[in-house]
Amino acid sequence: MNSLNTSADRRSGVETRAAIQRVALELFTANGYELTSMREIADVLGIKKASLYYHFAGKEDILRSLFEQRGNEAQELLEWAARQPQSPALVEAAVLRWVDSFTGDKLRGIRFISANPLLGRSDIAPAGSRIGMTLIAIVDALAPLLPHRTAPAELQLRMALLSINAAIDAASGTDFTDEQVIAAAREHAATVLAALLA
Amino acid sequence: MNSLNTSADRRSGVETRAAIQRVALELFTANGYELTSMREIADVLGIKKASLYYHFAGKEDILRSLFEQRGNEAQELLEWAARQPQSPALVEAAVLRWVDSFTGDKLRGIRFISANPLLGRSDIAPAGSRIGMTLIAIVDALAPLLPHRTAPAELQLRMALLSINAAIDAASGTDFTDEQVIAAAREHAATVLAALLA
DNA sequence: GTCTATACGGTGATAGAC
DNA sequence: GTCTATCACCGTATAGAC
Repeated sequence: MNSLNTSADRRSGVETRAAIQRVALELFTANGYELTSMREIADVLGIKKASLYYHFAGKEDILRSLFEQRGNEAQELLEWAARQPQSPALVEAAVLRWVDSFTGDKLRGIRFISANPLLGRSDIAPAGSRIGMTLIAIVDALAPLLPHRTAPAELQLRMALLSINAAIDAASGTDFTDEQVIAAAREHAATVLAALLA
Repeated sequence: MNSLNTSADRRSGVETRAAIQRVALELFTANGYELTSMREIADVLGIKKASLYYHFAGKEDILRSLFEQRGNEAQELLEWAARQPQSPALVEAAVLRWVDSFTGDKLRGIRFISANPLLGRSDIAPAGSRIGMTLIAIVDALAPLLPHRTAPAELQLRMALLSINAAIDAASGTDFTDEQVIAAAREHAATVLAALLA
């Protein structure tokens, strides 16, 4: 694909580990975790696959490291929300804060999850970063603040929280820039929430 | 999982083929296409994996048959839209029609695609059912009718069209019923479009 | 139509030289 | 740290009896 590897790049210890993670994330996102072989990752890096096992215990270990390296934005959001006055307006603020927390380079993480949705439910992912679990915790915290707490409303709240994911899915295969995707996600979340809080 | 297989079910020729498709769709959706082996499919059906090759040329052939068996709702929508008066109101009508076209048992297809997003882009899928392609065609037909045809608006239109997909993703891992998911998708699409057409 | 038996390839992973 | 060589395993797929 693009320049994951520069011409003659000798890497030092920790750099190699990071390089492996970069390449793996890229390939896992483009072709899927299962279809990406250790050999492919090594090839892109210009090394032999056995060398990967010096840096990681195995393929699953690389995957795990990718999950662990992404900050736990869910926990941060929950702690922040707990400190705010508990009003319906907090719902909108929290959701927008959540959307914004996946801005910029964090987008790569969402793209990865979007391409490998079943991995999020697997037991490989650390408890904290299981998609389902984090969403449930956030919804549990915010749903009580909704004017009418109904099942449909709760589902819509979940959809609002997943605005970035939805925007990325909608933009997949197109030429939209990251900035446009983020802008669309923000606006999308805002309109959905406006209707929800009305 | 649930009763894909009934106690002593002797199946006749064509029924077996359909049964294989049913089981494959179920397993592909639950565990992913790559992780589902021919042996698993056979096991659920209570037959040996070699027998599968009497009905299908191979695993990819099963997959292809699943893509082919879903009707081409995109083509139908495009033809319908072409016959309607070309006004901004058509955008909303078309999107809602699109969402409704995946109601009921068609939901299984969306769940399958949601669980295996990369398959939609693969060259295994028939040209007609490649997610990206069909969405592009529909957006191309509807975007000119938008009051302000901007890049963000086009992205939001794509998101509105993907309301069912988003609703399913949002409901994954929860106890929401199909009816609730569909209702949420409908309402979601309506609010997004209202904002878009304002 | 379904079975048993088997071929064949690619995968993740390890051992050990350098 | 990276290499070569090798392993066991499991996947898809085929051959041929019944």
